[in-house]
Amino acid sequence: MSSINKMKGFADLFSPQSDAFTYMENTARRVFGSCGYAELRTPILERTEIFARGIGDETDVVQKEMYTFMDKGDRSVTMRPEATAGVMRAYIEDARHTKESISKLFTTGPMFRYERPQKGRMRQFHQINCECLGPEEPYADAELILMLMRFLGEIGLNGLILELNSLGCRQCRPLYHKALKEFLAGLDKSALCPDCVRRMETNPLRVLDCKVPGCREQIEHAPDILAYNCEACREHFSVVLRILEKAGAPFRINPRLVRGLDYYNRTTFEVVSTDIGAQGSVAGGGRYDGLVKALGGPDIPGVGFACGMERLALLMPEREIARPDFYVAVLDGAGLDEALLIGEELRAAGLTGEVSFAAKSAKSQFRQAGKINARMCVVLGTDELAGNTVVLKNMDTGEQRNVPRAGLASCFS
RNA sequence: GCGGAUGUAGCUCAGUUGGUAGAGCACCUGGUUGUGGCCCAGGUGGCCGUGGGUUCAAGCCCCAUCAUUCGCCCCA
Repeated sequence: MSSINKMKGFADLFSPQSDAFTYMENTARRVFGSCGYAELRTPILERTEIFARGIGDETDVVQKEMYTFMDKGDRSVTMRPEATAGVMRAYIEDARHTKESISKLFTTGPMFRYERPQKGRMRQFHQINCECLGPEEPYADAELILMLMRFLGEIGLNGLILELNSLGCRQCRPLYHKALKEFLAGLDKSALCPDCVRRMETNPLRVLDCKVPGCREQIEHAPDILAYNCEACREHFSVVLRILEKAGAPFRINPRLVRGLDYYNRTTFEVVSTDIGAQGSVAGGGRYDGLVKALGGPDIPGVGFACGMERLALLMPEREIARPDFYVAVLDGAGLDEALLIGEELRAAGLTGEVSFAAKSAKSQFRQAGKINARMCVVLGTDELAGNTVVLKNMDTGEQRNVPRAGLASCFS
């Protein structure tokens, strides 16, 4: 009978890897909590429409990457490809804006996109998301970004680059769009890569992001999005930059930084690494002032970000695994019951460790104790059973002594 | 959806112009009748991804297929 294996782009995470994920989540809870963010858990399955409307009909994510299917009630449902749309839906449905003027929410969990997997990109991947709904002030943007950088620092990531841009608002963005399209129309198409020729129509902003040298040369003198920002947008962005500077957070402005989802406006940012291959973007976010309204809610502004846990895990330094305090070695089958009870007694005293389930040779028992890297080995053999004692061996020094069975836990200092 | 690479022991990989299937690590046992790591000896473990073809003979050559992986696109 052939065995069944996991689906392409899905992963089983065993101990060292799963520990890294837990550590990230715990750190996120603490760091974000310190800024007043509270956890929100939303469903993995949502009505398809929420994503079509939230992310943008034209985006690749919606057009070809979603896990969408009909459920038994003949409704089109979708496994969430990102978190923000669902969070917005919950925010609106619960009428949060009537309960608090500012909602600081974070969420974590699996997302699903049907793509070709590669390094740092899975079909089921995991994100940590933060959304700050309510404030339109640039201080919210700045606090959010500083909080993100602090979180990244606390999980051990330092050499990351923070890039910032400002995409403008409902008033000024269309002007830039028009200017860019006109500029692109004047270019020599034969000098651009085929992708860019296509993108000129589908998503002109993306042309700015192309890595092909020929294209870079061509777009070098493309209109600058920051120059097209209106007065209010400029003021907003300058406050964000000022705070980051004062806080000593290094960043660089990248006028070519474009985000893939339609809902962003004004401040956008991305945290990138050069160490994990092609998928270098580790976190990204920005302001999305029109999104809540577009999803049928009140006109409430917001800022947020998402970071990809698989990509963070690739960069995280290895952490030491907690070392067990003891291993109970059983040399005589008559001691198996007693060994298990000793284990329970030590654990009740706050220690950690394991107990052998079968009597084996001393050699193999000590080998096992060494293998799990136990601090102490408790030896239970024929002599000890008769004398109501155990041998306690320090696995680092090799020193060992006979101690009474009663009150064993007190021998661990 | 498009390209490139790789599939041989649990893991990492050798495998010569086509001629009996290999190493290291890991695991188990013994050297030490009750003492781990280092050392030594031995052992378990393979339909060489799968199916077809060429050949006296295929891990190796040819075709197909599946899987994995790195890129493109896109995104966290």
